[in-house]
Parts: sequence; C-alpha cells; structure tokens
Amino acid sequence: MDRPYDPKATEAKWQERWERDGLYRTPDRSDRPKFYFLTMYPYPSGDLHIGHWYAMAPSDAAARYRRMRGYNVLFPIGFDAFGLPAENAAIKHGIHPKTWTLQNIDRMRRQLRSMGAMFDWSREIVTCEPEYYKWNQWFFLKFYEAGLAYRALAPVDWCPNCNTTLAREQVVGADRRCERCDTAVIKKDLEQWFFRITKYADELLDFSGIDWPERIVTMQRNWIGRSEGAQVTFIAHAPDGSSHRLEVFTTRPDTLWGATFMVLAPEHPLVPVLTAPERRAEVEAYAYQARRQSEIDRLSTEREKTGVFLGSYATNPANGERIPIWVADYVLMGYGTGAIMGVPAHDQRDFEFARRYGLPTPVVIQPPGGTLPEPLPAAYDGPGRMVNSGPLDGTPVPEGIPQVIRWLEETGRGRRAVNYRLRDWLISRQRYWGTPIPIVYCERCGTVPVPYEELPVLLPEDVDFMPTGESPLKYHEGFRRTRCPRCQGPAERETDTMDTFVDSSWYQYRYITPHHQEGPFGSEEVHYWCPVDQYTGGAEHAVMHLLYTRFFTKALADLGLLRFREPMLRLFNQGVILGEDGERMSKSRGNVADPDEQVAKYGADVVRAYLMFMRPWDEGGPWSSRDIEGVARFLRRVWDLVTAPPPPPQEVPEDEALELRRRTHRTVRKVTEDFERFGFNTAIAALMEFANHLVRVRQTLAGSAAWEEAVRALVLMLAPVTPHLAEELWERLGGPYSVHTQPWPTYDPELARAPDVTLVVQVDGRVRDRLTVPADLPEAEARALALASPRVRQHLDGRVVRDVVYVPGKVLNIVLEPTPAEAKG
RNA sequence: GCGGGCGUGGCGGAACGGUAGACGCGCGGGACUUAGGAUCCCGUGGGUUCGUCCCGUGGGGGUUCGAAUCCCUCCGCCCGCACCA
Repeated sequence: MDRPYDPKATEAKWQERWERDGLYRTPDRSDRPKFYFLTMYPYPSGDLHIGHWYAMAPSDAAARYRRMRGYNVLFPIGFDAFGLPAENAAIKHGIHPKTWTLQNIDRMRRQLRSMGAMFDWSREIVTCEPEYYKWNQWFFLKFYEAGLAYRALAPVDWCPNCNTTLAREQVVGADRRCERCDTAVIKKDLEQWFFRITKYADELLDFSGIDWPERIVTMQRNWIGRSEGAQVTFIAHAPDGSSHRLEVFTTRPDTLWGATFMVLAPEHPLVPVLTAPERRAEVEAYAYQARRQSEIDRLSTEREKTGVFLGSYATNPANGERIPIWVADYVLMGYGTGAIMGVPAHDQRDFEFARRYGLPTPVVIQPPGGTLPEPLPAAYDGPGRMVNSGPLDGTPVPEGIPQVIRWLEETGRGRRAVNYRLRDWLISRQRYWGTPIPIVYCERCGTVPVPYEELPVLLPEDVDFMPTGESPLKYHEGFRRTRCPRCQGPAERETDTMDTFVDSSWYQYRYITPHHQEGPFGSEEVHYWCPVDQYTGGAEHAVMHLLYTRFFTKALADLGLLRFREPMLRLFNQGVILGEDGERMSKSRGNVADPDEQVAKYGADVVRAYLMFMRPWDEGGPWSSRDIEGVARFLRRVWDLVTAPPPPPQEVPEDEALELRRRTHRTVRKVTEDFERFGFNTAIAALMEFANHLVRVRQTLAGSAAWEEAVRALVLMLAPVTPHLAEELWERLGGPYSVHTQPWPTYDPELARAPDVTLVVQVDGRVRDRLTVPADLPEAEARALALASPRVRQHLDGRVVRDVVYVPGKVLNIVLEPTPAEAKG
C-alpha cells in the first residue's frame, strides 16, 4: 500500500493530465441539457487569497456535481482587469498599470490552477484587452443612440482620495464615504455621462422570474426605493410680484390641508427667485453653509433641523391659505422635486422644524375614537380620519389618499406620481486605467459619437497617470486631439473613462464567444447557454454589480440583442471567511490564512474540503488551523480504506452486507440532496460518517459486492470535493478515466429507506422508551408493543389513557388524563 | 428610525413540528510504539439516588398530544439603508 498519501505529486500529476486531455473544455453544443454555472470573476489584485478559494472551490464542486449529473456544464473564468488599484499601485511603484495587471493575472492563473477547478481556460477573458473593452464602447454607442446614455451637468459625488466621481451606489453610509477607500466624498458640479437605469426602475423591482436570496432582493428593492403619492402644484409668489409653480412630491396627499409651510432644498433653482431682498444675505449665507456642510462629515442625522425664511409665500391649493416658504438642508435636491410641503402635525421632520421656528401645527388626521392632545407632543402618522380638510372631512386615512389625488387631478392642482430613490448610473471616471468613452467634441458639430468602424478607441499606454483631479488622458495630446468624424474638423476626445462596473455588466455573455469579432457575442451561442443558471459570489455587490447587470440585460433585450430579460436565474451568496480570531482577515492583523501555504501543507483537496465542511457556505466564518486537521485525517482515512491490502477472503455475513448496501444508498440520497441545496457541510459530514462505517466493516466485508459498491460510491461522491484524490483512487479501483466524467451515483429509494426504525415512545410528550420496529408497523401493533414496555408501564401507573398519537416510523405518544392535582393546577 | 438575518455543549456546527447535540475540533481514558503532536478503540451537555430520573436550544408567555423549529413579547448580536418627504 502507498502510504502516506502524497497530495503534491498526485495533484500535479492529474492537473497536467486533465490539461493535456482538455477534460474541462466545454463543447459548444451537446445532447445533454446545458448548465451555465458562473462564479464572479476576480480582480487581479496580486495574490489569490482564501476568500477567492472560499468563493470558487465550492462553486467548482457544485459545477462538477452538475456535470456528473449529466449536464453540459460551462464554468468559465476571467479577470476584472481594469480599475483603480492597478493605477494606484502603478503610481506607488512606478510600474505601468498594464504591466502590473498582467503580471498579477499570470500569478493568479497559476494559483487558480492549483485549486484543481474545472475552469474552461480556453474561454478566459481579460477586460483590459482592447478585444474586450471595444465592446464596452460599442454598447455605449448603442445606448447613446437609444437615449440610454446621456451627458449632463449635475452635482455629483467626488472622492478626493480616488480623484474621481463615483456612482451613487459607490457612496456608502450616512457619512457618505467612498465604497473603495472609505474617504468622505464631496459634491462637485460636473458634466458627466450617465446610463439611464431609472428607465428600468419598475422592471428592476420585479424579481418574479429569478430565484435570488431574499436579502439581495430586499436590498435592491430598498435601493430603488419606489414610493407612490402625488405631485402637487403650489403657486409661489415672488417678491417682485411674479408667480411661480412650485411642485412638491408627497406620499401623503391626504394631509394637504395641514401644510403650513414649504421648504426648498438649498440648491433649488427657485430659491434666488423667491428670496425677498431684505432676506437675501441671510439666505445666501445659509445656502453657502449648507453646501459646505455636505463637504464636511454630515455625520449626525439626528442633528437639529435648521432653515431660513425666504420672505415669500405660497398658496396652499387645498384651502387657499398663505404659507411661508423656507429653505432648509433637510430637504434634498436629489429626491423628488427638491421641495416639500411642511405638514408638521403628521410628519416628524416637519414637526421638529415647525417646533423650532414656531410654525403652526394644525391637526388634519384624528386617530380612531379620540382626539390628539394639545399641544401635540409629536407628529401623528397612524390611522384615523381626515378633519379640517374641507370636502374630504371624515374620510378614513388609507382611502383618503386616492380621493385627494382624484380631487387634485380634477381641479388641475396635481396628479398621481411615483418617485424613486434610484438615480441614473454615473459612469464617467477621471482616471486612466479604464475604457475610453467613445465620444468626440467638435466645435461645429457638438457631441459626436465615434463611428462603430473606428472602434476600439484605444487606451494609449504612454500616459502620465499621476492623479491631478482631472482625467490623465486630458494631458495626452495625441489622444485628446482628433478629427471630428462628421466634419473632419479639429475636435477633442472625451477623456474620462468608464466605471469598471460596465465591464462586469455583460462579461457573462462574452465568455460564450470570447474572441467573437463581429459583435460582443455570438447570438446563437449566447441563446444556447444563457441566461446563467447559477451565479455565485459575494453579497457586497447587491446594489452595484448585481443591479447594473440586470439593467444591462434588460437594455440589451430592448436593443434586440438578447431574447431574455434577466441575466442570472439563481444566485447564491457565500459568506465571508474570517481570520482565526474571528476578525476580518488583514495583513496588518496578521490573521491571514494563505491558500498557497495551506496547499503546500495539506494539498488542494484538503483545503477545498475543509472550506466546504467548515460552516454553512452562506455564513462564512473564522478559519481554524485545528479543524482543518480533522478534514486531513478524514481524507487520509479514505485513502487507506481504498489502498490498504485487502484482508484474506472469507465468508461474507449477509446481514452486514445488506446493512452496508442500505447505508450506501442512504448516503447517496443524503449527499445528493445536500449538493442540490449547497449544503456542503452536511454532505461532507455524511461522507465522513459513511467512511467511518466502512472502516468498521472493512475486515469482514472488503472484497464483497456490497463493499465494491460502497467504495465506488464514496469515491464518486468525493470527486466534486476532492477532484485529485478521487481521480487517483478511481484509477486504483480500476474505474475508467476520468472519474469526473462518470455519472453521479444513483440510489434505490427502497434500499435507502431504513426497514427498521427507532420508534420513540412518549408518555405525555416525554421520551420513555425507544423500540426498534419495522418502519410500517400498524398502529394497533405499535400501541400493543408500547404498552407492553416496562419503562412505559412504569409511567402509566394505572392512569387513564386519553389519547394515543402515532406517527409511523417516528413517534408514539401516549396522552394521559390529567390527575386531579394537575387538572386543578 | 426602517428593512433583513441570527442567538443550540468547552469550540465550529446538526436536527421535514416528532430521539436535541449528526459530523468535526478539543478534552479524558486505553491500545500499538524507542518515541509521538502518527494511527486505532472507548468516553465526553449539566445534575443525579448513575441499568434512574430531573433539567437543558438568550429571557418570559402562548399554540400543540408533542416546540430549537410556529405565534406574541423582551434582551443581545450581525448586516444593509438612513433627514427619501
């Protein structure tokens, strides 16, 4: 026997053989049903860390399982190669981003191969290659033609550390930090390119066709933030005597009669118009202050509300009352219309504002069966009936909303409206290492798209990419200066590059035909493989990548390029793997588990199996250098089981052989079910239990048919988890190459069902005895057996049996009449 | 504040409303060894009158023949959003 198992030599041997044989090359068509299994591609940061393994190794096992289940499985890999870290590393170390990126990719390719995954490397994509990013530009032009890409001057989020604008999704927290570097962002007014994702807001709220984790669905829903209500027109009277329509959005039109003031955001265009001359200085000072405030940490959302009276008034369209107009920074220009009606009695924010500035707070909703106290201690937003609301007095609250809306529409004072929190996707970046935006600005012709035949607009390499706060390409004369495609006159190129999330919005389609020249992908092939059947990756992309790629797919469908509207049918988020101390892994904490080291110590199979066994995959958790030993021990035991010299031939005890067969089929059933739901930890636990049993019966059963069946099943079920070990053992068992193209073992449900079960006998719900009985024992017999049990009789004690609950194969519960004492108590 | 998730031995965790603690780690005992941090066997929630019964799944209450599981409530932790009108 070969002992001990030598993972290093074995893993290298098989990886080479698989590579040579093209074992993982995916055929473009097949009689088998297709299954597109996709795991999020990595950013080539330099080293493959354990988090990559945690995302990819179980995905690989699941993909291998699918393949053994008879599917034509596509499991591709590539690199998300554009992005800031390359540029930052380049600035720091004086190495070109491209060199840095490609070196890292080389290194990571080697590391990824050490995992022994079934990636089809022939389909690899690298997004910083012109062959890839050309199609980002192509999509941009298509979007531009369709009105889905537009340029606008807008107050945008700017990260002073990354020196670029960010999409709204890339600004996190109440203190508005950069998602990448945690720096507090500031506002700037810039002309930027946007993708019109808001056009799809409603469709993006529809998750009916896809099976995604509740968590992600909820986050996307909240992010899109749909609210229904009304847009109401107030007439504002400027100090110069002119009148202006002042639009507000409200989700509570039923409280319109309670609006006693209006508030504009400091950036609202009507602020200067509506400011009285004598208040101008104060208003301007406030607006300036508010502007600065958004540049400083606006940490506290609980801070007191502040504002300034403009000195002008508007008319409440409901009751004709004259109400003052204020400016306050608790109203945001970026949501709704940037103006609100203040209903202090029924909105907590308005209430606080009114209290501070002594504005009246008339009640227009009274709670059921009561009146609100005077003075009001807080805003009331519960149920009730409308009061002081003219014709609608007495209307109960939920019904009041549509009635007021109808009234507004009939009188031309407003209309039903829907508002979203979602903003259009800002894709311009003032950085070098990204896809150039294919637009030319011509003095005569204006904004001119680069013609398709001139794509790709190549990213020049000889660029000084030191961050200046402006696009590095702006200082590259050869790039910037160009000719107008329309009039051939002198023109300038757009020098911003695209958000790298554009790259990842459609990469799943590029894998299908990675070198396609005539378009972004071959339509026939994409419609064979797509949509993705199973996607796996981290939850941190919930409202970025995962939202953008849904938008992209819908947009491409509307452009006639795709015949489906969701990119990924099923999504699974693995958890986060932590250091041994339970903290996030980081070099500075020194709690990093390095996969290369672990592979050198245990071999890839042990690392894979440990990561899958450790905890439920969606929960993640701390790495344990102790627990991995247990997995190593398990695999050694399996090795010995198969390779140890067989015991001398002997008579096979039939009952033990049958019991082994039953266990085999039961284990196949359990492991199959667990693989289906990604319950890898329990699948491996079942395999351990099975292997332990095999160790116990080896002396008596080795060599028997039941034994052969068991060992083969064990090796086949291990194949997705520990591909190298399984291949080696399979060969030693005399199985045909390769174990990975063998069918997954099947089970006989009859055999898998245990013939004898432990029937739990309870008295009043407490376990009193356990009987081994046939699974299908009739109730009468079960009852007789239970009542015959001395342990049970002891508890009956002559008392009256009121009821017997029998669940065959599980439990028999004898319910007694309560004793007088119990009955009283 | 709103939304989502979670709370089980010394530890990681199992458990269609039906034997709580599978599997693994650790620990205790033993075997084999020159030796072992290798391997194998036995034990391992707490209490106990120990071939017994009692108590145990964050606390309290409820539904049920039966609750870790369902409902209510409180406490604690994690994640997301956050002045969104």
